[in-house]
Amino acid sequence: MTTKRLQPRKRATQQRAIDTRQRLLEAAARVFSEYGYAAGTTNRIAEAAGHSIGTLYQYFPNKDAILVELATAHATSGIAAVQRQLDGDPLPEMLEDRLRLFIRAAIDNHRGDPALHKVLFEEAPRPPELLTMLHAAEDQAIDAAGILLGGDPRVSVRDIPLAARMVVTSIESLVHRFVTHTPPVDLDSFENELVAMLTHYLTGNSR
Amino acid sequence: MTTKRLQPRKRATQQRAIDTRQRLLEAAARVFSEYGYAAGTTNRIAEAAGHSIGTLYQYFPNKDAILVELATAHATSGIAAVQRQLDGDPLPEMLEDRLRLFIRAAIDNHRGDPALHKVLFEEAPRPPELLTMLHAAEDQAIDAAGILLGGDPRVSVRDIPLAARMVVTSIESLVHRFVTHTPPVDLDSFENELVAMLTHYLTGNSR
DNA sequence: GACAAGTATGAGCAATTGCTCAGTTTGCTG
DNA sequence: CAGCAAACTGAGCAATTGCTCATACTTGTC
Repeated sequence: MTTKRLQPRKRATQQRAIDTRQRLLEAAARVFSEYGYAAGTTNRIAEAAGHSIGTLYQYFPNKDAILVELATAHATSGIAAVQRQLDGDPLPEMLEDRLRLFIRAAIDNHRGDPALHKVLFEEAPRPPELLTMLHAAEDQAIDAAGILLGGDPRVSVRDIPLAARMVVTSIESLVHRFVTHTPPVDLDSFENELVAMLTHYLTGNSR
Repeated sequence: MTTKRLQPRKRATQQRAIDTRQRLLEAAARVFSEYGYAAGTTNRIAEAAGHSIGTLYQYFPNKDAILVELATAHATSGIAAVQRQLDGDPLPEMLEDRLRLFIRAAIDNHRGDPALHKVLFEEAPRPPELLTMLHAAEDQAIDAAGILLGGDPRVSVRDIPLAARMVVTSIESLVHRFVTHTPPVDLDSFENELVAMLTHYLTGNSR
């Protein structure tokens, strides 16, 4: 059985090495985004970074590790954006405005490089460790949403945990779909519409 | 330049050949579903079907053609399910019940083999011809939804085409997400919730 | 039974890929 | 400058993959 190396053989310490590592990561983002995962070969990534293939394997133990690092960075930035809203200024009064805050954060987090995002979260085979991390992040978001919804008297929906899951999943899925949609759609209109949809869902009392 | 064969070298005429082709397709579904696209090698597919690799290439010009045929079959069955609702018995009176009809059709169309669906529509590289077909199918669904929504006095949303896109995309995306979710979620509750969300979105008049 | 057309086989080719490692270059430190 | 570790190189190995083709078996027809 072939044991898979998990650690790079070198940790960059000098500034030159740190730069090299960074250039490799950026090149990987570009190559994955343009060629997809399978055709985004490590040789191509190294070439795009202006380095040899050997250098790439000094800093990344294998191809998957590069993908995991890119995906983790994206997820982390998403979590950070949401956390920033929760920690910072007091949340707006209106439920509608609160939803808009989170929806806008999600859109911003996708807008950077939709093609890369598509590769990272759809096409590429995600190693179990990464999947675990992503699920945990989602569950965390759902829990937080549940607390926010549960404490809001304007929320008239019955099953709060389910509603929290609906809201978080809707934002994630629809933002992903609309941002990666070709031809591009008007994201401002979409934002308004998604805010309206979730507001009506959460506060609507007909039935 | 290598020209890519587009037609299989033989069209099955005898019953035995038709069976073989069918067994290869079913094996491909199983293998793709279990191993994913990249690791779902043609040799593995042939082996799973109990045939030699040469036989596979008698009936399919290349690996992509197998994927396209599976994806097309899935999309076709989805379109057919919706069309059956539109052509058959008169649609229910209530907007809510109409939505439920389509949502249920979507869920049923995914329930068969979620893992395969994930491979076909997320992981695998989809050839342009297939993408074109899928986009056309979606646009067609959006148009149909637009007509249905436009003629309904209970629909209070302003931008009908945008609302139609929201509804169709929501059903597609969320059904996909919830059906492929691990651990499994209660699909009946989800169905109720999605019906409620879209109903409130379309008929809600606050703002 | 004989012939042809249809069907099935599978060893192996050509191409690609992830990755190694022996050797070279760079730049910090005394 | 000398010495040396860190950083970098890239030819090429081992493994895998999609696919071919010469050969052999099956089936229907007369």
